[in-house]
Amino acid sequence: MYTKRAKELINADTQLKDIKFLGWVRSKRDSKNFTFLEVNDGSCLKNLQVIADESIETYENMKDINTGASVEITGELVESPGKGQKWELKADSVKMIGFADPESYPLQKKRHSDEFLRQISHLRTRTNKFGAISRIRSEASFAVHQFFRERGFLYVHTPIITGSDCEGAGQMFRVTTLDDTKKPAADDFFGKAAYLTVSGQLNVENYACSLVRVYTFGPTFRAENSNTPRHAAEFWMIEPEVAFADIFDNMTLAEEFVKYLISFLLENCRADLELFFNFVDKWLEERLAHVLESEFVRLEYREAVKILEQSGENFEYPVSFGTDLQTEHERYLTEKHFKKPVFVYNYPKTIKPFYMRQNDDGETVAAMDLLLPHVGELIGGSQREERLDVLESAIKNMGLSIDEYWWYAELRKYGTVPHSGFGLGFERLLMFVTGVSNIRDVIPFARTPKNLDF
RNA sequence: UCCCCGAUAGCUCAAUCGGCAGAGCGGUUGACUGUUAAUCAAUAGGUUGUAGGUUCAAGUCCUACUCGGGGAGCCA
Repeated sequence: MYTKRAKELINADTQLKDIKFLGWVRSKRDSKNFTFLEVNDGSCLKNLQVIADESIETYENMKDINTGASVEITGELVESPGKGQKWELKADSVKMIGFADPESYPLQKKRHSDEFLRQISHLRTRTNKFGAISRIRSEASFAVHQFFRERGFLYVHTPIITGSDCEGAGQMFRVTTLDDTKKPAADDFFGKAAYLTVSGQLNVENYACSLVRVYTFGPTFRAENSNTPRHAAEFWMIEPEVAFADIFDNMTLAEEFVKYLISFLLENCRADLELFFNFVDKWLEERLAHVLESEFVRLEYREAVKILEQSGENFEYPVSFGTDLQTEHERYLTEKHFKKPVFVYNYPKTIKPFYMRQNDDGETVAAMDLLLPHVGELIGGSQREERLDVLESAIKNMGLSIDEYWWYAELRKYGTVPHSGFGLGFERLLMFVTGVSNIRDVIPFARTPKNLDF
C-alpha cells in the first residue's frame, strides 16, 4: 500500500494499484448505485476524483461523508472514462476520518467573497484560491532564498525585539513585562524600553560590513493605524545589504531580484497562477510578461518632478521639489507615462531618514524607490551614509541621540565602506504576482488595526 | 486618523413613495447506472449589525456606535 498525494496521482504516467489517499472532500455527487467524491489534499489546485461503487464493503460510510469531511480512500488509480480528468481513484474502501456537519460547514461549492473567507481564515485554505495563494507564498519564499544563495549572500537572522526607539520607519509596538507601563522602563525586562522591530536594516548593515553580501527575511511590525488594502501591522520583509555597492548596484540587484521571483513562480506555480489569470485579474499574465521584458526606468526625483509638472494632468496635490510623491503621481509615472516599473532615486534629504547617503549637491540623498504599475511602492532602499562625520551630524539634525547608535556609527569608524540595501515587502510582491488586491488575503492570518483573530 | 459607501436567511443579493420579509445558491428529504459548481422534485430556514429616536406603521427616515469595502495619509 502506497500513500500518495493528489499531485502525484493526477500527474501519474500509468495505472497504480494499492494506493492510499488522504484528504478533504470538496464535493460529493451521488447516484443510486455509486458516488463521486472530489477530494483535495492541498498538494495542488486540482481535486482527485474518487469513484465508489455501492458494492464495496465500506459503502455505508458514504452517507456521513459530506463536503468538508476528511477521508481515507484506498484503491486503484485508473483512467477516467469521464471528461475533465485523466485519472480517477476507484475505491476499494472509503473511510471517514473526521465528520463535517453539512448544516453548519461554512464552505459551499460556489464561490465565496474574500471578505467572508477572511472571517473564516482557519478554513479558507480549503478553497482553490487560498490553497493556491498558500502554495505560491511558500514557493516564493523558497525562491527568495535560492536567489540570494546563488549569488553568495548569507541569510542573517536579525532580532525581532529591538531597543532602538527610532529605527526611522513608523510607529513601533512596545514589548513589556511590566504590569503597569507607566512604571520606569528601567524596571522592565531589558532594563530599558523594548519594541518589535520595524526593520532589520541597521543590524544587517553590521553583517554586510564584514560578510559583504547578506540579507534578512523575517516578520516586521508597524504600529501605524493604517486602514488600507496594502498595509498590515505584521508583515514579512526581505532586506538585502551589500558592501562595496552604490545606489546603482542597488537598483540592478532589485531589478534582477523582482524579475527572478516572477520567472521562478511562472515556471514553478503555473497551474496555481492560472487561477489568478483566469478569475482574479484578466490583464495579470500580460502584466507579468511585460515586467519581465521591460528594462526598469531609472529616474531622478528631480526629473520625476519635471515630468509631472509638464504632464498637463490635473493632480489633486501639486508637485514641487521637497515634497514626497503622492500616490496619484506614482500612478501617473508607472501607469501612464512609462507604463512599466520605475525606480525614482536621489530624493530630497528633508523627506528621508538619517542613514541615507548625502549627495554632493547638498540637497538630495541616494535613496531609491521601486514603483510598480497597480501596486505602488514595492521597494524602498538607499546607499547608506558611510562617512562618520556626515552620519553624526545627520543623526543630530534629526533630533536623535548619537549614544543610541554608537555601534552603528562605529562601522564608519573602523574600516568604513560604501554599502547599499533595500527592503521589499513580501506581501506586496505576492499581491503583484497574483493580482490579489488586499494584503489580508496573501498572508495566512492578517494582523491589522482592530483585527487579531485566529 | 480623515472622506465616501455599505451591513437583510449559512453564502450572494432583491424588497417601488415609510404599508404582508423575497430569490438564487447552500442545507434537509426523495428520485436518478459515469457525474464534473451534476440534474429533477419537494421542503425547512429571519429579533433586517448594535443601542436609541421619529411615526398609526421602520429593512426603508434621524442620531451614535461596531464591523466591512473603496479612496487619502503613513509606508513595505
